[in-house]
Amino acid sequence: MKKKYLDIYQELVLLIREGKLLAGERLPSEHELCSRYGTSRETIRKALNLLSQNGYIQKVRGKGSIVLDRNKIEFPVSGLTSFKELAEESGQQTNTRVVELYQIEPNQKVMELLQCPKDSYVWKIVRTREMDGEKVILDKDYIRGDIVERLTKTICEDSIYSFIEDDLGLAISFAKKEIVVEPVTEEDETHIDVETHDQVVVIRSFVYLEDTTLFQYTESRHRPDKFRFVDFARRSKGERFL
Amino acid sequence: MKKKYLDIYQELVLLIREGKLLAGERLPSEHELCSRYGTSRETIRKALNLLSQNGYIQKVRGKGSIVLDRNKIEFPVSGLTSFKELAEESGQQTNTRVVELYQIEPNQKVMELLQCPKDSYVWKIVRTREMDGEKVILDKDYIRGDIVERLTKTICEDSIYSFIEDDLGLAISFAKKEIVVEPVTEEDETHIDVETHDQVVVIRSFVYLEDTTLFQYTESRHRPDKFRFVDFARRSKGERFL
DNA sequence: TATTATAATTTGTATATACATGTAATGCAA
DNA sequence: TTGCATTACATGTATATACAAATTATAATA
Repeated sequence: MKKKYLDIYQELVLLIREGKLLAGERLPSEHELCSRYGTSRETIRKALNLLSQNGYIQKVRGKGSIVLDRNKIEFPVSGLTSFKELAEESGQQTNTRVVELYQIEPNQKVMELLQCPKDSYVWKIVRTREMDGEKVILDKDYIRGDIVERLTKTICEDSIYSFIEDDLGLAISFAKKEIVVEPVTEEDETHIDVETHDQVVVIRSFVYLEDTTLFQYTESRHRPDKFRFVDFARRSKGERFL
Repeated sequence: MKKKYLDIYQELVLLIREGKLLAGERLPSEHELCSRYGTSRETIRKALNLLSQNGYIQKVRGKGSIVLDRNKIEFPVSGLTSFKELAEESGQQTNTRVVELYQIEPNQKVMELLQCPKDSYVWKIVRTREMDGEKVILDKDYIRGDIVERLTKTICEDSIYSFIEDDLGLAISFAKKEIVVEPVTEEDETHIDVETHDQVVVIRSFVYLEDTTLFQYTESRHRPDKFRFVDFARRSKGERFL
């Protein structure tokens, strides 16, 4: 199917990112966009709502849609962007090294966490991430083997996400994340250049597919001085009354 | 105006939070909900999309809407929830102490940051947050004086947000946040029970009103062992192709 | 001129309809 | 019973219309 509203959204995103629509300016009115794209107003509104949710514009009733300044404070890393996608965006020199890659036995703590069938297995992947020659991130991934059957070192060095989505055709849908600070472990010291730091920032993620099956648990351990989390958040409509 | 979809959304949220709709179960179909609430399908879909965005349900094409398990991993703090709202939700014993509250001179670094008119002033509020008898958070707020003219110690001890929204009638719309880890400053040591910690988690927030004016800058400094950030994130539709 | 009232513009909400597409149930045939 | 095609049902997309509500522009009035 076409999905006009997605096309329009992406076209407008490009206009903003390329600076052809500047921050503070007003987008053409919905009516104007209708005739320009030859679509109905609801379709335009779907595109504009996406822009709004992702922090590109602010809609103001009676006035119009105002382009926001995305560059002032760098940008969202939120969502489910992977390390690789993120690195590419920021243009940093990065490197991924696969430390471990094997299937772990059933009946372990992680198996329960991932709600696996009893006879299946789980992939354990341990990777270090280098930025500017320093090992600053330790990623420990646990992926359900009954969902992802084949997994190679090369795939892990590239991007697991793009393999899962593009090659396997699985749709990653949402994740629950937790960010905390914890003392460094022996494992951290072995794989990360912790220097004098005695704590690391830990991001624990539970990643779900479209059919709500949990298929991955990830622990991403960052050296604190290299950690940065940027987020764009809207005050949600209904929640504030509860 | 009525805003039926908001009513329906909040009613369904209650059903889920009270356990009358259990995780894994399916919501009634959109068609069913239409006749039950006596509305059109688009209105139902607006309510369901809100549920989806806030992590209550997962919509699966051809099947229906599945209730997600919000309790397994505690819950979002994301968005713009304030310290007070958050504390009340988690049921923790908390206390807010106002350390400083005054108007700062123009032509300071913060004035530029807040893009103030030259002749106006800015409120500076410094507060400590106690949890279970320990001072673990230091909040430094800077608020534009030309937008919020009156501000008292009592208001700051309560909730600035509810004062701004409920009393002043201003609509807080969105925020850009950054989370980093930084060394403890003298100011931190003075106001926080840092104990042996030599670093703090810093959340810098830029808060905007509906008309896109930046009106507040906040630096929230947390003792690392008491810091926790929980987030629910959907893989956004358009972004992954860029 | 300055103020006020009115009209035009713009976004928000609600409804109705049509068709596409994915999933589940049904029934028929081998 | 099994396998396959059909049908029914569910959500996704697109269109059209109507009215509400906020803002801005215009016109009328003092």
